[in-house]
Amino acid sequence: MSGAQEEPTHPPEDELVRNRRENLRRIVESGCDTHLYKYPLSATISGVVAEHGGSSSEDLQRDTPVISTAGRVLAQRNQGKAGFLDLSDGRARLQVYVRRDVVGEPAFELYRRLDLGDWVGVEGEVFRTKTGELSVKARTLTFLAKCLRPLPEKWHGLKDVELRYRQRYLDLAVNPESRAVFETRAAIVRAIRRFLDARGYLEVETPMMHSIAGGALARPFKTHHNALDLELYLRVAPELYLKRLVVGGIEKVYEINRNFRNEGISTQHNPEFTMLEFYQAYAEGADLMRLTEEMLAEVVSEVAGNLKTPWKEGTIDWTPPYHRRTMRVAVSEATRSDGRGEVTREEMASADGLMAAAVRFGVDRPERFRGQKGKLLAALFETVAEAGLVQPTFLYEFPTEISPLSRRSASDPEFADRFELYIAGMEIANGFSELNDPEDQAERFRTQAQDRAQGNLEAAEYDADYVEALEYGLPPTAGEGIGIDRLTMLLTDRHSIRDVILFPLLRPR
RNA sequence: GCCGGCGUAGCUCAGCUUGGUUAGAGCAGCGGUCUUUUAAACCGAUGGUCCAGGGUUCGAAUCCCUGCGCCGGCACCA
Repeated sequence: MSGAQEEPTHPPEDELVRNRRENLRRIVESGCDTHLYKYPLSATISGVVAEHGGSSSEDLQRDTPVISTAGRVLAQRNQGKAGFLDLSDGRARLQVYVRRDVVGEPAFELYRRLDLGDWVGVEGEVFRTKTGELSVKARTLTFLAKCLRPLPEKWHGLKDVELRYRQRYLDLAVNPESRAVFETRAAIVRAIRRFLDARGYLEVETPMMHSIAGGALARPFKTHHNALDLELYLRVAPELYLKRLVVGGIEKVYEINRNFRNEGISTQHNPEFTMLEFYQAYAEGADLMRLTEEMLAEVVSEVAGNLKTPWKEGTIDWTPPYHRRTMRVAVSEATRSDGRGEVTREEMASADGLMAAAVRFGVDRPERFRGQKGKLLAALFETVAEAGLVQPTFLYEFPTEISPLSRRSASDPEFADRFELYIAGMEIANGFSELNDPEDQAERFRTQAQDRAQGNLEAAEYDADYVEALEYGLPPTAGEGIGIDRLTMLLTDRHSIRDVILFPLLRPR
């Protein structure tokens, strides 16, 4: 052990690393250039597999393709004066057949000194071995980079979830299904952009650093700007800036970007997460429900090739139209055949009735919400109905009390023209007709400010600058946010948000 | 934040219930045989801070306590 010279945070060199350094030394000694700047590829490994994967041995003999490609060595099977490498580009694997009498002694010495994880380039003929494996018969083998540390095991891969998150590069190197998750994630974002761009939405970027953290009820992260000596917050939502842009006349606008919320971490929550938010002038909530169905159907069929996708033991059917339930109907339905007795519409009409129902169905600490009908109803919904909404379901008629930025419903001001989309028991989207009355908005901010003064750190601060923007006139507008991480979870059948975020937040080691 | 589970070789895992030689296996690595193998095969020799610290005991990977990390659930939230 080399001990004292090592940086304390760096794992010490053990015998396995020494062996690999020795192999590198021998490669250098054999005259191999270990500092190449580039390597010319005629195709990637997955490209070669895609192009020739369907070709028979006879096809390849008749018209022998010669290719050059490169990747990471993931397996080596020696046969004395010949041998096989499995090369990976993270998406596909390709076998390389190396014969000493073909590549010559110097290159074969390189072959002998390769370790799993090394990067090499290969140039040669595509053929099939007698067991039918698509392979490249190396004419030349080129060293590209050394892997000085041992890679996780070839057969079981890397399973330790902590290592998969902390050292995602290892996960990606050996677990192709992990790479596929992030390919899918990118395809989802691409499909959403294409959908919105085609309909005339303008993609924008608004500030991540806010002097007032608004647009959602959440605790923000604090930071500080030195030159301006300014306390700033990482944004919890882009909402108020996007609506300022609608005031400015951008009738259709969207942003796909990160939000930051200083709250708990769970399988569905990461402190930074990605949201699509979009706004459309002259539209109401119901228009966005229809648009959302259309968008998700298009995104899903593009990404999955099918409108039915697997989720846990079952299937999610993304075929529109989606179910639609008011929050109160969802609560009634969920409690209808429950021995504790259905929560009726009459019960939900009064704070006392809601409190009784909350107690009856075991809402956690219901006294927190005493006298607050909206919060009681929402808590009741979350307790009895949320987890049961597996197939895509729009929930609508939200209490105005918990919707400080939404417009009141025309028929009943106690409720807002707001909806949320639930899939697999998770909230995927949240949309509403935007409050565009500056007086009402000012009043809602005042209510939130009171709430905040009473210690609710999630309540909003009064945003005078935003109220001023509304005074210049926000046309009737509907807006919506869709959680990209959760959508990715659904389409990859991953049950933790950390599996769809490349580097989820963990405590530093 | 609370409750529960887990932490053994580079990786994947046994062993812990019921304390008892020097802690095991597979893969990887090392030395050898092998020119169409594919979890290649075969022969040989290796590799350990049993998460950390403390306690109980003649004796602790194993039992107890504390701490750290991760996972799951709850709370908060999207």
